[in-house]
Amino acid sequence: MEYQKIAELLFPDVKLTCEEIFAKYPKRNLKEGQVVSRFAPSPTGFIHIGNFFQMFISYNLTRVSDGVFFLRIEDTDSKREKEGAIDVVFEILNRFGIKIDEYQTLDGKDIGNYGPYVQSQRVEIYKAFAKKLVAEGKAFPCFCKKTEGKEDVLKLRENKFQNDDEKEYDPCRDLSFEEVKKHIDNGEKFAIRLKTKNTGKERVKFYDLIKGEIEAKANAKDFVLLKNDGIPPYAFAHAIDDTLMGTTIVVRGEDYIGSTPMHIELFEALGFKPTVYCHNPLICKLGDNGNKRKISKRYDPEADMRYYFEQGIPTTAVLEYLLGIINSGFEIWRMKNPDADFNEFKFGINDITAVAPIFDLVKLADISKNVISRLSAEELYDSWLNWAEEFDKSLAAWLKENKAYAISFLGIDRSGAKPRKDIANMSMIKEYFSYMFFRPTLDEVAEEDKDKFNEFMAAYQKAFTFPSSNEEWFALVKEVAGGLGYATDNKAYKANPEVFKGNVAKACEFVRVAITGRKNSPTLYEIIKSLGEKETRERLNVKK
RNA sequence: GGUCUCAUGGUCAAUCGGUUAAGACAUCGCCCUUUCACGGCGAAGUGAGGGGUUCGACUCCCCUUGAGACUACCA
Repeated sequence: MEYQKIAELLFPDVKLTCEEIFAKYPKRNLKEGQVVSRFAPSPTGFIHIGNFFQMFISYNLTRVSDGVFFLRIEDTDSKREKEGAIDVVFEILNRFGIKIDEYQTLDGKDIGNYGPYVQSQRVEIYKAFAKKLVAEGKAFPCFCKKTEGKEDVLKLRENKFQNDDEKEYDPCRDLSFEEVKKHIDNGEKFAIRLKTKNTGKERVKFYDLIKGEIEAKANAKDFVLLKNDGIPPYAFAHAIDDTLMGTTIVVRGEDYIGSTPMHIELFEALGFKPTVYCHNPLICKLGDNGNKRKISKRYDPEADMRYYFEQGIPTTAVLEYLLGIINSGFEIWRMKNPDADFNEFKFGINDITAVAPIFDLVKLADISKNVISRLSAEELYDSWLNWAEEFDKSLAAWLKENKAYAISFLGIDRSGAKPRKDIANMSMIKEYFSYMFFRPTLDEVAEEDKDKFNEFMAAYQKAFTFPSSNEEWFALVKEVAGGLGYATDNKAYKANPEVFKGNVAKACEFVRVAITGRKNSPTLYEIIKSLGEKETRERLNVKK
């Protein structure tokens, strides 16, 4: 009775009952095995790769089970919130081609029957459940000033079950109606705390999709259900929303394992059925000391999902890399199905890796190279231009003016069954093909080769006629080289290298450096063709 | 400190008690193309340590060690 009165005193305006709320959220009609899961980001203005990883696991779980994937915005912490942050969430999801079944649109319309899908619009619901818990004596108002930094109060709370003979209780845990009323009449703000029924000795068990059954110490903290601004922190919102919205598997980072016992007790207090969790491993980096550490926004640019846009790494490459981490069977599947869409890959929901992986940018680059190698010259041009329009305006302008030329060099060694694989992202192309824009320098010619280089280039330039085939081009290099004492027979060269100035490979290297400034480049004949006769002749006319 | 999680080569990993311990990336070598690549072939490299259980353990149990995470009116 007393509790009932306190609840009424605390929440005079809350008329909505929990029964009424439940009536609005009917149970989902699911077929056997169908998963309902969600992405629940906080609108902080960026998406961390760890969140994205978690989202992608959720997404795949629902995808392979033909389930429901929804987006819930967790904007309960106004301090961390950033203007326009929700747009960022949608932008990233869209760019990666992640399809959401239920969400709230930017102009506030809920798609789906379990909304609102934005937590700040659900406070009436949270308050109704908080009121119910207070009325049942399972929660209580706390009038302490925020406990951040208040170590004495925190200590007291920690010790509340040890020192009960001293009555060193939590100062607010057992307030009478009159005492509460006094505080309220004083105009004091209050938080709502759970009145834990545990004493610190109990154990709980819960099921985790990745780790199996986990047993841990039960919660014994009177944690906060409603902050003194009336808004719930994560735990309370999670319990209510995921129950109401019919989430069947809660995917979240393994940093939440420690707080799961809190959530278990909360579900119990609320009379909810516990959910299945899937605590995914945290993505790590190798620290300077050689140890793993959580990948962090502060030190690792690749922790922010926008990094991949800035670098121009294909989104499918990122997704495929992540999918390979989630389930290593994907890599094998990919080799067997090189051209299939990754969405066709199916895996069991119990096959998710349990180990925190070190994020491997080199491997990502390899996947990315494969993805890009499958593009036609026109497709590559389009993605490059697309990227440039966002991150390199002057390049974009140049690309539009020189479309045919750009496509001509982007297409080098691209067609055929074995395309080269050396472009890992859009941001590197300009540098990679810098010789298509500018005359190269001759830095790559070694000092000791200087005279040979000059001698060969002089002769070659004089003999040069613009070739009409790769064979013709090569024949001339060979002829000139042979005339100067280079080996035209590789076997002869290998047998007695000291007899010759070098082999034809060396001669090719000279031409390559003269034309491109590098020892590595795509097929020279194709480059010459793109460059045109005039430019080619001028580049051949060099001296180191 | 307490609680929890994890532990196969440099990295990602397969094996769900029976074995020459897959494969991918990276590294190195060879072959192909008398060029660069691509591709093909090959090499090197792993079960943290110690106890059990078992005919037999990388696989199950325990201890140690190491690493990570959590321990807020943040998520």
